[in-house]
Amino acid sequence: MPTPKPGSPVRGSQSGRPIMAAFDLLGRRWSLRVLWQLREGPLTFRGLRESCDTMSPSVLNVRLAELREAGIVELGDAGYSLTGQGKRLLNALAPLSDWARDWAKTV
Amino acid sequence: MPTPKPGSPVRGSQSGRPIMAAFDLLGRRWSLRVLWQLREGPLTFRGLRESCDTMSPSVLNVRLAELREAGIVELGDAGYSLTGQGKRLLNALAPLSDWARDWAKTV
DNA sequence: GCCGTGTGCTACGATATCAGTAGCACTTGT
DNA sequence: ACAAGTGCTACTGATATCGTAGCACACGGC
Repeated sequence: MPTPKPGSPVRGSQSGRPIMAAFDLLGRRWSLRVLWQLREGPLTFRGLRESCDTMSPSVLNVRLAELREAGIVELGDAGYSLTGQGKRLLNALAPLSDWARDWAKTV
Repeated sequence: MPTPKPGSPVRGSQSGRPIMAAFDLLGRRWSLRVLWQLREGPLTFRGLRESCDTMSPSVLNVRLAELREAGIVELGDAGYSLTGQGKRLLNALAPLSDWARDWAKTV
């Protein structure tokens, strides 16, 4: 499963529009969750895995490879952390968190 | 595959936190895309399917059932459309579109 | 040297999810 | 009656994900 990139066709869209690449990347299981768990700072592979309900290491590794290739996550001495681009993405998801709280009241 | 709901455990999280239910719901394939395609108004089942690269009708039907149960999408005379809650969700995703444009420059 | 512990990560069989085609049941209009 | 449109389902095969086990390496103590 290739890492989606803006400018290239992705799963479900030939257009190459950036938003479609983002939908493909973030619409894979655990992608959003991994980003979220890194919001407060770096985590090791194992730490990240446990913070995600002991998700499968094989899938975690695939997601991390995709997110690294996309320039959203990087691996340093302290473990995995968000890049500048990753932090901007997390900020862009902040309204989603607000929406979810509002949604919870109505369901 | 149960529809995730805030307040209940979902795939990958037992906490019941609204954001986790949102991650589960939106992390399923085509979910984000379906929302996006409804941003400019109602579409019929077939129209929606064609606007999503002729996605599989079986999956589309499952996604629509989930989004309807979540109160994000509804079916009316003109076809499928966003509810008030769905429009708020779409607004919450607007920063993501901006981010994707920015991301495209750096990748 | 050689343990014990921690790291990132891989292999592989089982399962869940998705894709793709065909077509049904129903309504509307001619 | 017929054609064309609607939402939707059934079915089979492909793909993605899960879950367990464990590898290879680095570090520190002994």
